[in-house]
Amino acid sequence: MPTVARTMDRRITRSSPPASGRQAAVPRSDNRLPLILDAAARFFSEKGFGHTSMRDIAGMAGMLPGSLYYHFASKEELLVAVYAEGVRRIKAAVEPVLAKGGDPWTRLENACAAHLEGLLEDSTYGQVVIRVRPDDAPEVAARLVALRDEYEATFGQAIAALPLPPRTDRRALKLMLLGALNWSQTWYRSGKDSPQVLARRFVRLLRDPLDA
Amino acid sequence: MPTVARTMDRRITRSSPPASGRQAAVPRSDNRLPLILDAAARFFSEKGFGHTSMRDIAGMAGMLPGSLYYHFASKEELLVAVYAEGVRRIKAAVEPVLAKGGDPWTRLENACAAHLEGLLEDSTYGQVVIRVRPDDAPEVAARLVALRDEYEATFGQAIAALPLPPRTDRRALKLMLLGALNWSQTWYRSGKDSPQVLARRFVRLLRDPLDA
DNA sequence: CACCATACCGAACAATTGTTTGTTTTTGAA
DNA sequence: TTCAAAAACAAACAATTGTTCGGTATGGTG
Repeated sequence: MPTVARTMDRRITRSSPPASGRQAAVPRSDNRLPLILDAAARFFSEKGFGHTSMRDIAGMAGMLPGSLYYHFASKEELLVAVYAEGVRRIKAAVEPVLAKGGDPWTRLENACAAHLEGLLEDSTYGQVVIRVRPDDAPEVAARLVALRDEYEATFGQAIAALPLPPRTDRRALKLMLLGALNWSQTWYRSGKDSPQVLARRFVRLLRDPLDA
Repeated sequence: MPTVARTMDRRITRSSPPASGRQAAVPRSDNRLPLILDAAARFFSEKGFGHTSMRDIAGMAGMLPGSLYYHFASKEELLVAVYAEGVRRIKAAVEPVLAKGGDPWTRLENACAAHLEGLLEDSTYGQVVIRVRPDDAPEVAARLVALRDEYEATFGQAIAALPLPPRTDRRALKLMLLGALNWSQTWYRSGKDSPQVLARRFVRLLRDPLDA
């Protein structure tokens, strides 16, 4: 955190361009903001937040480091934008599954598969949500946590719909399953078991009795 | 990674002092190496590897930044040392549980509890093993992974001993359970449910059938 | 007591970092 | 065609980073 003086009234949040005056603030068609987000997502997901520099991102987007600050007030704000998009995409993959009818257990399994695809294969955005810990960006940590919670609530619906024995701890079940899924980013190797297969295995382990 | 020139023959690994000559290389009683490790473990576990500086560590150990390089050839080598100690401690907590006789399910539950205590409450060393991803230190990533695997093998014994229905995927079971446990570092808040309670809940969810 | 390796100090270096600021180019609407 | 807003450039700044290196005190061994 260089340049010591942060003027008090400084606009710390700027998820969209200034819009300082009263004008319409209409964006231009050659806006490279999507490029920036894509580049940031790619780097954050592969090298993590700390080991990614603004120069890395700018380079991949074909522009200069300082130019990023037209779109984002800080590196951490850029992370928030990527994070939000990541959550949006995972939700977009899981929600249609929940909307469908059918067996609740099957719905849960499909939701897990969609979740896994988001973290493992499909989207670099989704990988960022799991890879980057909120603590890595202290200034915006609270907002990152809020974004995660927002999704976890969605996932919780799949569990709330299950027909479970009375006195089952659904909260523990949610934490356990989500933890197992998210941690898979650590050991998953592309090309071996697919997300669908893994989801099936995990759900089966919960569903079937393991006692002999 | 400053100072561009890394001489070819440079000793990249030095987990213990030089021992350059032929002498006994006997350590001195005022050796502050344990202080360094403690400080490093504390910072790595709280701020992560990337956001911890050698000055942070040296400061807490009451010495100057450069002095750390008498004990470790690099920041990454320091991490390896902390990591190794973390694995050692978790293993030391889990192994006696496995050695005891009794019901395999109870042993698993106790192993999980010991594991959780290592990641959540007891030891900053143990927290580092889970918090810091091998990728964060590319130069030594392979060794960190090896250390993790070494422990996971230990944990696997608890699962191998379970009397399970035939055709049960023990590997998936291990990955699922370990993932759920490790991810708890994300949501765990001290003072609420204890590691023992959490371990009991998780194992119960696996053991009992959830189907109605 | 003499001696040597151990352990640390003190001070710097070179690189990289996130960020700022003034200026220039480009777009789209009037 | 004019012109203000949008978007990016160009160049730097200040701070922090991991690391190096010659010197120095100190503890243990003979």
